[in-house]
Amino acid sequence: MLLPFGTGGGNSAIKMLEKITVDIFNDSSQNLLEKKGLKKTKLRLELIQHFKEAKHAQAYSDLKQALVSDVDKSTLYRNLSIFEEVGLIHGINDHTGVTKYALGSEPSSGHGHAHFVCECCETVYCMNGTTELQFEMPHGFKPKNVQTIIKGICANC
Amino acid sequence: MLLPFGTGGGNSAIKMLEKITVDIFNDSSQNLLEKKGLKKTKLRLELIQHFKEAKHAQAYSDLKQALVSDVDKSTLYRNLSIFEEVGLIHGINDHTGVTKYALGSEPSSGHGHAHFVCECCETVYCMNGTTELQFEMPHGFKPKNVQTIIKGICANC
DNA sequence: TATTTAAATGCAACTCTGTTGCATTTGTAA
DNA sequence: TTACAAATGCAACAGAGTTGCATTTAAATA
Repeated sequence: MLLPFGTGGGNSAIKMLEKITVDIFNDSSQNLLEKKGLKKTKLRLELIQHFKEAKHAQAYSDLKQALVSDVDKSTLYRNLSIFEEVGLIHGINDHTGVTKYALGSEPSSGHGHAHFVCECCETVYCMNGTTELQFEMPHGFKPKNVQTIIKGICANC
Repeated sequence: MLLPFGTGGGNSAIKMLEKITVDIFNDSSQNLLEKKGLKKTKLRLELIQHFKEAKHAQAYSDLKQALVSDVDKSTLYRNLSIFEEVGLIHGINDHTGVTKYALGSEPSSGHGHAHFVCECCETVYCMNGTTELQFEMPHGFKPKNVQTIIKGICANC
């Protein structure tokens, strides 16, 4: 499963710099933080590196376990929020109720990309296909973004 | 927004009776419980009635607040699990991290129905259109069920 | 109708996710 | 080197959801 293509574009008021387009999958971690106007701390560099190497979406618990830096819970959560706002990562919600994150920003209109959730090992993978609405919305409902969750059995199970 | 059409079919080992097909939207609450082999307690009857009247998906907190019966947390959660296993309701996970439930069972193959999540009021609505995969799965991945989450602004916001 | 029993409920204690306020530390620009 | 905003750590917290166990209740049986 290939990872999604990402384009910048958060929606908060952190910095104007965040609008700058980056190539999340090719730029260096240093560059990404710089372009987004975020300070290059040890944790953040390690976090981005980890996301780049991750084969599937990461929950807080996965990150806490994988990171060398002994980071505080609040700091890690805060960085996940910031990274998401800034478009470096995107969150995915499966049936387990815990949010998992993967590299790349969420596309923001019409169609979105899909995630595969393994029913067996609960791993979440990003798919590189996109999905589009195949039916009409009821009156008054304005869709902005479509996310598809495919449940099934993954290649490792 | 119309509610989804439901067909029975849980996947646990609670009772063989659960395989019996019911018409969730027309059968009486009494009948539904009976056909599923569940005892007709005051709480369950009220719960089903509430789901029938609900205009959108219900989280634990919504139910706790809406129900006349002063039910314990564990009892309510246990009933939600049972109802879901038995195919009376299905859970939906949006970005808020709390599971919301709506009447009807989740379809179990190929395509699934869609949910609309309002970015403003966080209400979840069931849509009656279905979605299908528009791309090929990577080798080794076996899809069983597709759920679509549409984020946007609802008719009330 | 009274008896019996498995299913359902209530209670208490707990785990885990995620958040917030505030003091301290650190990256970076001047 | 200094200074300041940003980032971190700490502590305390709220809420979702779970589990074991004692008690109660629905409903089948006598």
